[in-house]
Amino acid sequence: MPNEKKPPFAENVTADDVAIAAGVSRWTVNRAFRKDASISAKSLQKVMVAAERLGYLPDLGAASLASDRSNLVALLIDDFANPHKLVMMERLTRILRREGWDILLVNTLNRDDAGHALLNASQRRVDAVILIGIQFDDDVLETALQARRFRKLIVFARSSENPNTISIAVDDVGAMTELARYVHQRGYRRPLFLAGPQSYSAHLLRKETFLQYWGKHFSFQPESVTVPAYDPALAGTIVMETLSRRGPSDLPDVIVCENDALAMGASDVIRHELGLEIPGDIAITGFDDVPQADNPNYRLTTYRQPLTEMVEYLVKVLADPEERDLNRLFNGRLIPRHSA
Amino acid sequence: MPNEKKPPFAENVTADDVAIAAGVSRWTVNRAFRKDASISAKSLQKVMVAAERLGYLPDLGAASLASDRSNLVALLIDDFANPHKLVMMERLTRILRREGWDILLVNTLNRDDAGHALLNASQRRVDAVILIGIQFDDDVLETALQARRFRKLIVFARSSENPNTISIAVDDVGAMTELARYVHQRGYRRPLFLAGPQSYSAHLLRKETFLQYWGKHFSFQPESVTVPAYDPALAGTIVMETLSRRGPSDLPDVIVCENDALAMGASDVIRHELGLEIPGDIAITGFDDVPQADNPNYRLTTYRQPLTEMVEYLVKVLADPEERDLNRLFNGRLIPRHSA
DNA sequence: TCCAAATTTGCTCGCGCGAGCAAGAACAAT
DNA sequence: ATTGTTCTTGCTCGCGCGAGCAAATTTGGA
Repeated sequence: MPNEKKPPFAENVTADDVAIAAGVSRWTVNRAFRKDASISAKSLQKVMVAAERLGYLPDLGAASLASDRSNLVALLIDDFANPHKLVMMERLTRILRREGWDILLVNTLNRDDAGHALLNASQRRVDAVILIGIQFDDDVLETALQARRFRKLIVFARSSENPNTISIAVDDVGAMTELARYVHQRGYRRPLFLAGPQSYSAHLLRKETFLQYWGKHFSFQPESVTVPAYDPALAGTIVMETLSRRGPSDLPDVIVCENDALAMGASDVIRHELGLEIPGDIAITGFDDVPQADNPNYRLTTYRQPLTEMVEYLVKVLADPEERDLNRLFNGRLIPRHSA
Repeated sequence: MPNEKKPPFAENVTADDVAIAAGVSRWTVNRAFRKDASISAKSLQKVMVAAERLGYLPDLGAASLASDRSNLVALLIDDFANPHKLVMMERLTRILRREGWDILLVNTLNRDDAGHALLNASQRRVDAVILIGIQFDDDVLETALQARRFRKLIVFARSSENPNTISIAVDDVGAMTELARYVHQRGYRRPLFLAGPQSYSAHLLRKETFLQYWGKHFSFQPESVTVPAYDPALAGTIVMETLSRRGPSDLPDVIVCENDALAMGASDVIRHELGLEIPGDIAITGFDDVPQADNPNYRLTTYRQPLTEMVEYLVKVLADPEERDLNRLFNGRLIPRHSA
């Protein structure tokens, strides 16, 4: 072959090649790369030397075909406008990789797409599916659970009442009670609640908790407004509409927001479009403690979810072979800042 | 079995099951799910009905083992503090999925980890690796290209001079020349350049371009300061240090930033810590046009990369079987706003 | 030194699918 | 009806590895 080109990519080195080079059988080679396997120190050494020299690494795809465990999880995410997603992804990808899990990232475009996204993921023999977002109706979940090829369906950072689902979330009732009490004790008396989109399968109890708290202490329920996405810009628009409608004589003294994305949007229009002061004219609280919450433009009083702890627990759930109740709620921490 | 439990998950329906149900052979079933395959309308119909009833979907893992094409790409990302990453990920995941590509998301922790991350990805038989970030030295790339099991190594949103790499990026020279000319024509004369971390394999020519433009028109090179990560908070700290060092009599009249993440950090400290006005006292320009750039706190003059167009091109690159020069530069658009 | 127990190694078989070919069916033209 | 052509179907073999068992080897105690 006079016209031979450098191959487009190195042809696969397989365990067989290493076996020949190391003078052992193929199975010994593969065993050398499995931590549970029984192998003598001498063989291990021989295999590793040969593998290093040939540039061999086990093919995880083939392994998962043979063993029906893939060490792959699908991460289904929607709602990329919410900056908290970036934080969650960073934490999840970092910790899961450290623990040996690979991640298949699926962007769930919208509610109608959720079912397809789920099926899509199951075609890759994932061990588990992690849902981060809002677009999972109960019927989508049920369909997925019927046809699924994965063992665990984990709803992350939301609580879910679907019995076939494992939910890992912050205790919204406790957290929002703490926030409500804080708002109450700081003397605010005319709150407005800014809520995000609701889903039928995964719940955020923040709104209900806040309204009930207020109802109990003041025998009236504050107005609550819904934003159809966790998008700061959209939240801003809706807050403007609401406040304009109510007029300057009927402004709230605090806007309690379901999360920081909404709170930042509200804050922007209050300061820049209405020219009001935070917290002097209207105070604001958020939820999540995204990095921007500490930004001098916001100084947002918010509630920090123990994300690392939650992801560490997620790792345990993934590894857990048993069939038992793995749902769990976590407690976070109120972060008082300047905004309320 | 009196004590039978509901199975933890549905046992796999394979093409064989569907074949029996549909009265055809297994290969016909699999052919029904491949768009290129030759199959009669009648068989297709029979297979699809049976598949639907049994809930069958082809196993892509097994398919990639047999065909050595996986329709899987690895996305290696570092630098989760930069909000532009979220935008890129949204665009990439949405468009790639639409085109039938699945994504393996790998968080490249740091420069030392980059090689491991790359090897990690190749164990999953990915068709291509997409690099979004900064932590890829030439030697890491070379190692990866040696041992790789993937066909294409794509550097996205950076240009690279490594000949074995395909880079899809914005034309930094053109873009920054446009920005420099804008700054020049608006009358700014004492610029400071705020640069991000440099990498040895993937280049951002923004700093060089700006400094050269200024050198050519004013025969002096403005100071430039480096921030070791695209982190707004870190950028703020460094800008504070720099401006304090230079003192109030020697402030720049414009800070030209390598991207919006740096620009936002600079903006925050200038307004909130130094109490100066933007653009009155110091103007600011960014790059990327992240969603927050349009936020009333920033109103950042910046440069918008044609992300969608770039990702559409990336899809073409992935599908391209030929060995040819696929590198490409794109032109974006200057977005003038209030900050400069 | 010898034998039983413990450890390590090799092997058969199969995971679910695709490449590529051979056999079969359908169709048109003579 | 016959032949050649095209389309469709079935099949052999193998992708790289793991489960689980059998054979080989090592270990330790009497």
